[in-house]
Amino acid sequence: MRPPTLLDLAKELNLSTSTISRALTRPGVVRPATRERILAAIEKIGFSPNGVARSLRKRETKTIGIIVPDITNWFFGVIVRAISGAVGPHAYMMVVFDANEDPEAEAKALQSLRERQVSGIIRCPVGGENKSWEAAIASGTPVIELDRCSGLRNVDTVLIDDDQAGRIAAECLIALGHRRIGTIAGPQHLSNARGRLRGFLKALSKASITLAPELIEYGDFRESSGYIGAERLMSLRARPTAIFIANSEMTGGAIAAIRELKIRIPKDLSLIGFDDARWARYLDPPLTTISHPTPELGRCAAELLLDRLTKVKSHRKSRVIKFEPELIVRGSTAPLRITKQSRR
Amino acid sequence: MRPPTLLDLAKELNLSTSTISRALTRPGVVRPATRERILAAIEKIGFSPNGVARSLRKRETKTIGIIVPDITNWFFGVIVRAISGAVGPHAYMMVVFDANEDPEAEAKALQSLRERQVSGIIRCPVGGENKSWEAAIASGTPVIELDRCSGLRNVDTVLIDDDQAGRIAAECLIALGHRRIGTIAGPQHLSNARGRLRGFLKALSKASITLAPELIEYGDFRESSGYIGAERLMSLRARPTAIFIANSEMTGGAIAAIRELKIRIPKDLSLIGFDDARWARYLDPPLTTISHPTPELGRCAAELLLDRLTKVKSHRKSRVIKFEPELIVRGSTAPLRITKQSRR
DNA sequence: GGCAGAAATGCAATCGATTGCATTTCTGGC
DNA sequence: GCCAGAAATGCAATCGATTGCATTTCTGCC
Repeated sequence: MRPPTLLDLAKELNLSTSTISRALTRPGVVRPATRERILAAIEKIGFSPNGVARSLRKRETKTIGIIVPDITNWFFGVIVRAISGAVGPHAYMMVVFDANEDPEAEAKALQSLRERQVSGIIRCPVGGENKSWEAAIASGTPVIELDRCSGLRNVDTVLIDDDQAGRIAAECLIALGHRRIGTIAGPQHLSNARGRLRGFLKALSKASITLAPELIEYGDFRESSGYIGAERLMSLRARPTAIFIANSEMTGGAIAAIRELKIRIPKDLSLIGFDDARWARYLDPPLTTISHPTPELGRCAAELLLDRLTKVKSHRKSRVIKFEPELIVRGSTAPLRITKQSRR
Repeated sequence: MRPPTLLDLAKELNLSTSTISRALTRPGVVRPATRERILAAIEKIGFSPNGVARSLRKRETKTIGIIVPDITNWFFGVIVRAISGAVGPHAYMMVVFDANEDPEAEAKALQSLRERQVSGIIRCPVGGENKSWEAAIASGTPVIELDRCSGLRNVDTVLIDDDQAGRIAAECLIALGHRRIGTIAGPQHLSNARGRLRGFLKALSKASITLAPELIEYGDFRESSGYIGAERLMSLRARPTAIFIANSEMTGGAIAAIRELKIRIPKDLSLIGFDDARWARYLDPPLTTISHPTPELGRCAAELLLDRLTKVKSHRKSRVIKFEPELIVRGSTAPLRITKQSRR
């Protein structure tokens, strides 16, 4: 019942645990014949080393923690997969926490991760205080931030250029002739949501368009808030002719609301979504959307972490890597037709 | 730099490590005054117990492993989230592996999980041999299978009634008058794919409909295979008037293909999808689809596992729990119109 | 104040692999 | 066959928390 240990093996073979251990970890250093014998016995007995004991002794768990706000969101699914793919070959295993966009849950996750002595953490911050993160970093656990940044010092960060994303969305709509433009922004305590809105507004104001406050809806990055936001925007007396939505979940919700209201895209309303989730192309018309190399983001974060993990504790300066978003123009955007604009 | 240990604390407080350990794990057993003192010191020093050492001593990692075929698939995202939510309160942490529908990757994942001494495993099998799984179970690691079953003995299993799912899909299409019905089935080495096809075919044959072999496309549960499958079906000389697709990823691919071919749903083709992913309602027309209580599946698996983990090693008989699927009729299915049927 | 019994604390072994150092076994050259 | 040096192996401490058992410190009661 209890799995065999090195000691069991040692007795069986009349060897010391040291030799067996070395045979497994530094093959060159034991005599080939001995090694053969050991391997055979392992095969026969079905021994597999106890990683917990190893971790304790080596002070290194070969485990990385990942905290995402919502694993059912396609974006984070892709991120997790990319990270998994990048660290797997280096024999790291991945502990995943779904913080559910809740700072308290994130704090608990951090605590668990620290107790479990993970080698490093990749985090998509959901907010909350920085104190315990500072402690974690101070105690030597490298932390990478992804998609959002919390203002923490000494973390590498992988971001999308959110200002840029907001800007190109706005510019596209402006170029199509839209003037009454709305947006469903994300929660403003998150850096990415702020950036997307900032870039968006800046581009509008550059085109001398000022947004009435009611044309900005603030969601929470969840589907339902997109639904509600769209409902609100669409029930405005001066309804926007185009909207930009700051993430894919809210985009989905908005689309559901818009269909229920029998508003036609892009005839009655142009729409730019975010993240280019797989389903963006399934829609009819397919969705015009801000896109970014999602798997690259994950891989990049993983590589930054691995770098910190494998390099000698060089107190490297922390890095920020920004990926450029791009606009994929599909069918949900169209030029404004004057007749429409004045219809109601 | 090195985080403080029990011993550090003990010296600081002039106590033994035992007392501190007990203060933390069995509060009742140390004098309240002592406890206060300890707690204060912990607060001050910033001590947090080393979970690795604890796991080694207690032979219990409080960690469960989860292997899914594709974490970017909405279905598995929901599953992971549900499991996470269910085990979190019991202080279990979750290690996630994405097997990428690859048996070899799954085998490697199992090996890692065993080395790390996880307390239990929830697995959505992707195929491959059962030997090492038997070994894991024999050595006392409880295993739960989810969504698919591998034929392994002594595992609890949580499934959808796939035969039923296939049946109701078929019945719906038959009731709408369709006779030339196609399907994009999943890979037949997976139990769920087999069940869905089996139920589907059975219902058809009950209605005296026999499927020409070319009306059955076999995909691999990935989007691209849905795309290809749909292309093939739609290029048949005797094109089906309705199709049933056995998972959500392939459904997405099929929809993309169908749109590109300018075939209109449901006018030219009725379509029943699977899994009721979030985006099924975003489509136009919204997707008619087989639905099941996805988060329940995950929660149920988690509970079965927790049960095995917490109950005294009762050699309980293994259980199989089947959830009933249901058909959500939305806009992608319509009655067959005779004129259509004979159009080409 | 003394004593029995309970409550609190301490001691030391333990979990299983790793590793610095000591010891044994090989190897080749004479 | 012997010896120096290299190669292989063994010994024992270590990682940090837990826990059975031993010891000390409290209680309450006479």
